[in-house]
Amino acid sequence: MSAAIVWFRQDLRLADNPALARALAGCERIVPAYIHAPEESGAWAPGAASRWWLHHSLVALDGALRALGSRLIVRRGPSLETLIGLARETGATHVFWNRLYEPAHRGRDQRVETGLRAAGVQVESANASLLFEPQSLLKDDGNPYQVFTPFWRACLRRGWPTDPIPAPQALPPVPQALSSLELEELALLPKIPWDGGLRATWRPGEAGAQARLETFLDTTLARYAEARDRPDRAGTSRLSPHLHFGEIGPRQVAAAVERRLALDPAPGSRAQGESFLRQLVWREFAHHLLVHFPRTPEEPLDRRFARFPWAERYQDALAAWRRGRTGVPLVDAGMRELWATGWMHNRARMIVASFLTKNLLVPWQEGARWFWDTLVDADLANNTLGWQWTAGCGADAAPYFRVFNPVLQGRKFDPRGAYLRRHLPELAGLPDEHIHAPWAAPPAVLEAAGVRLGETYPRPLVDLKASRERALARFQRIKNRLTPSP
DNA sequence: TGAAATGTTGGGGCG
DNA sequence: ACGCCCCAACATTTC
Repeated sequence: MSAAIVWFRQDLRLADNPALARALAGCERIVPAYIHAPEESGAWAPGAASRWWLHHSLVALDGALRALGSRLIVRRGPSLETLIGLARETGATHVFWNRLYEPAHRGRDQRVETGLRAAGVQVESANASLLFEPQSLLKDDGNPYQVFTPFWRACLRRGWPTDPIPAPQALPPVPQALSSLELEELALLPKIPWDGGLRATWRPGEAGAQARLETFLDTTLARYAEARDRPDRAGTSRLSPHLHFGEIGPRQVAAAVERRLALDPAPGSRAQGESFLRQLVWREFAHHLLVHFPRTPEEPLDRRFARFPWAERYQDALAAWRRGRTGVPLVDAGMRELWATGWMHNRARMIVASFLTKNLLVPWQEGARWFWDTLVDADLANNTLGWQWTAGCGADAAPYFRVFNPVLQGRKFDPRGAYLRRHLPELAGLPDEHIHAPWAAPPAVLEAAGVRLGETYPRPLVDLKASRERALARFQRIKNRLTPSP
């Protein structure tokens, strides 16, 4: 009677979980395990918001396992030694897992695989978190795609993987005697209770992910293409943290969208669905790029940017940005949404990132690190792609001269200022036409709204026009430096 | 998945 | 009626 360990990591679900399915198909006894070893993630161990999510997601996974007659065994320590120990305790002959794509995890998993084999344990890994394996989706010349549109077309040509694996109906029990830590012992939850906003916003776990997907399909998909750019509306899927922790997989999401489109013959619904699937493929693109360019979390893909003249002293500006005190309302609203909920609308992410790297000239790595600590959906591939894209140094990046103007972006995508008022109560009394640029409002308007610049709300840290021109001039320097003179 | 500067066009006011 | 100018609206170019 054979036993298998299913090693859960960022695949915290029972449905469409190929490692679990393979274990069930081949072995009679199953030991679901989670091993806490943050030091094995190197510099990119989960941040505080991610740890909050992880705790609740593991609680949910344990509950789902118990409902099927099993439970989650939680251990702490080096993964290899812990797995070998667990195999000895349980008589497991196999370990199954779903692959990870972060550089530190790939190296670690390789060493674990070698070590387990040497210890006489069989290993099998599977793909749960991507639509396509990175090595299987390359250009005709064998090199990775670095431009999104051809990558997207290649995905369309290949077609979405079909038929996600159903969740098991029952699981074999885990021996009573097998010891497990309490999840609280991992100390993932914050010591001071700053997580009220997260709690009010999110429902971590597989059931929460499925509920979110259903809500999205029912209420949001039909107008996704237009509404997704509006931070004042609930126009996005909000699936990102669920996808990051693998509470739902991209195959399930794509299949559910396709099913919904097949049921909805309304003209234009295909375009709406495609607009959303494009975003899912951006996630895919980011993961493939991280596999092919594993140093990009730290270093610009475009080597010219290694010598970019960032600001020499930027600690004060960075601190103001982090706390949502830059004096530019759309930037501050985004940063405060992040702090309060662990999430930020994607358009706001682009705008705050553009402001940090271009208007304030702070290195993109500083912004990436803050996002890493504060986002519940912090994902090394997506975070790296997003920051390098905005800074202009990544794959298929925004051209360096593309500087977002937070005032114009606000008037376009938050015309009534609803997003600003939600996150900046001190500006809520300003009329729509002045709320995006309070520094330009007539004194009487400020007075009437109870806004005193420099007291109740900061004056802007930089002048938008002047700082934009300064950024363009600096980008010109690195551009010139590498362009051979005529 | 920009913004600003510059160029072009065409309607209307006016002599 | 006609040419001229102004300038908003739109298009193109440049950063």
